[in-house]
Amino acid sequence: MAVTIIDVAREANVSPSTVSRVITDHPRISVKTKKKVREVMERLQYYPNFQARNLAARSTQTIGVVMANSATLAFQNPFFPEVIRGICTKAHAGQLGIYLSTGGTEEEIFQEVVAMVQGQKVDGIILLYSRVDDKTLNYLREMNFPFTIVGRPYEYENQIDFVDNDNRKIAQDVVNYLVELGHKNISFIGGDLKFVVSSDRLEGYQSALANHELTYQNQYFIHDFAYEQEGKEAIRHLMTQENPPTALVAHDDSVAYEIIRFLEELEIRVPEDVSIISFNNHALSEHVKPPLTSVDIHIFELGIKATELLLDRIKQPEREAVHQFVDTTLIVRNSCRSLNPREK
Amino acid sequence: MAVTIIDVAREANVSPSTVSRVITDHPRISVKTKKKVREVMERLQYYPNFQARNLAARSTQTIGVVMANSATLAFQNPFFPEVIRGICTKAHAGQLGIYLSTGGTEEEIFQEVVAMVQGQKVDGIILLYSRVDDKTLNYLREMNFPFTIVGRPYEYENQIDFVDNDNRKIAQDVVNYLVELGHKNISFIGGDLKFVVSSDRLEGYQSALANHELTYQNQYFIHDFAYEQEGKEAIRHLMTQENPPTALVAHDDSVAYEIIRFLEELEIRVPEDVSIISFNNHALSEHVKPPLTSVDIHIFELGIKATELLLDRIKQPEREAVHQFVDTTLIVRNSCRSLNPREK
DNA sequence: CTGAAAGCGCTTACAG
DNA sequence: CTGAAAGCGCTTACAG
Repeated sequence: MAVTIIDVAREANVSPSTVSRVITDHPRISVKTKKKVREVMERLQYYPNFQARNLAARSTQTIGVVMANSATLAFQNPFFPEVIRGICTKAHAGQLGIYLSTGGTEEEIFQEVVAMVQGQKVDGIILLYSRVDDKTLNYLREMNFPFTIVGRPYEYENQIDFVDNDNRKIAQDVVNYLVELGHKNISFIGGDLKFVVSSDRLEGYQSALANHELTYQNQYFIHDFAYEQEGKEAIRHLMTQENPPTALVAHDDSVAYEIIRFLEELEIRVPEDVSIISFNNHALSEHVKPPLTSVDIHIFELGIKATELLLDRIKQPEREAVHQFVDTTLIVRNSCRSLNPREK
Repeated sequence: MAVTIIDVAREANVSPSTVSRVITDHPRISVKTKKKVREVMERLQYYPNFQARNLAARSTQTIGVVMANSATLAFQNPFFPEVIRGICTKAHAGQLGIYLSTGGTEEEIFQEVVAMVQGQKVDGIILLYSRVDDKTLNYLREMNFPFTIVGRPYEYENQIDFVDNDNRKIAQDVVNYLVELGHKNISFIGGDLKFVVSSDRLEGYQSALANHELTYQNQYFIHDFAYEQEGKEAIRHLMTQENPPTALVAHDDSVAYEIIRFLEELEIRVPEDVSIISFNNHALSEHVKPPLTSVDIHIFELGIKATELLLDRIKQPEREAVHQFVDTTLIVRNSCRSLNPREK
């Protein structure tokens, strides 16, 4: 019913092969023939059938994008839309489609990825997270299927393409910044340590403390911060101990917003009573009160670079693994206070 | 190289037709044969080739999702990720894939949609916006291709499937709420009137004013609110006129955040000096200062319902057009103040 | 209940 | 520079 390559060929008095070659702008077709065929294509409103084309050519012209938990929490976090925006931008430039994973659980996502790979739905995959012992990651690696991670892989670092921020370093920078402001009792409110980004930042925090000869104390560390009641209790506990921290490092801006709210209920003021600094610099961090000091991790660029890496890998399946680190910027706003007397 | 239906057939001593029928769980294949074939599929790690399957079956098992401007602004707005989350959830339940548009300009998006339709990349399309005289929309309608809009279409309303909030009504509700609080000078900071959502909300605002016998005044209306310098100037102008409004209705929470910031610079306090109310209830509206009173429009559900409508339409191309309105909830926080003396 | 055959709409060596 | 033919990996009337 739709117009096919055969219709065009008949109408233009050439063979289907020739039409096919005109579509791909094959150099050995005469300009005259190309012109004639293109006119017919235009006139008949011909568009090549995507599936037939890819089946014959053994490619798909689409890349798969896999989130940790698309259907549940992922999109609450501004990180994902922003990386995807980067991916879309680059993909669009290369005429590639984006196929989005939709699974809700780890197992569902794994099954979807297997279907993408085995069913040849996509030419390559971008993983938007990096987790310890990830079945999906291991599968892709074992299949030797083209893929890139946004984040540092837990194992086999030098066999895998990835882009990331230098999370250990930026956590150090953040601690250094607080130390310069005169803080010594610095707490860390971390994320789920199954994610490499969380453990990297924790490591950076710890090593920065060591550099400043501040000892790491377990009671200053909240691991896998929970929202709602549980998180509130953790913050209360943290702030009412004998020697409470004067500064908090939160692993994500939305965690920082929540903490500020809990602190408020405890009548602890930011930054007067406690400073807070965080990572990821969400769009709204300039609008909350107080405006949040945060590390901008250039999420859009992570998406762009990840796509570039993947396209390279698809073209050259055997090239060496490539790692790229994307720069970050500390955005100083008003959530941290100096304890140095001379600056007060 | 990958294992095909032929390999499975040979190994199971049946014909490819039979394997194919086992894949689709055809009722007329004996249980015994099914069992045997499934064992072989399992053993050989067979997965049907997605493209070949769809080419032969003339379907795609994927739906296209089209944003207004994916590569630029769309993802800044929490609306899109949240609808997409709804769409993914529903699509996943039906084993469908999601194909995301990536175009940056209106024309690019149009071309992408034409390629999706003509190239038979998708079985149906969800449009995440509704705009006046939209080329893409008109094309889909003329092609009689299955599609659904999130938003009310500008024309041909009863020929098109869509889901929406009742934007005229919720704008009225918001004005009624302010009037109950004693406000009479109510300003409206609207969006781009090319989008139907913006003009619907403006209409609701106007008719509510009329109901309360308040006259609509042009100097209370800011059309197509701009961020940055231009928006700031507009707000300054609005608030320094002879008879400034005591309440502002903003067409989106992120606009409200921005306005609050401008007001601050003008040393106008919210809600003491002016009240502000808004639509869409973004996740962060409870965290800004003051916490924002906003209408929750149940974005996730818009996504779910839109997908349901589309799946129905794909199954029954000739059924009557269906419209669904998704409920909304006014979330009262602290950005509006009562002017009624008795409540003060 | 199962198989042989045609077909989905392209691409691509091969040949000239 | 162009065409005939085989093939990509499936599905689905048709026949038995």
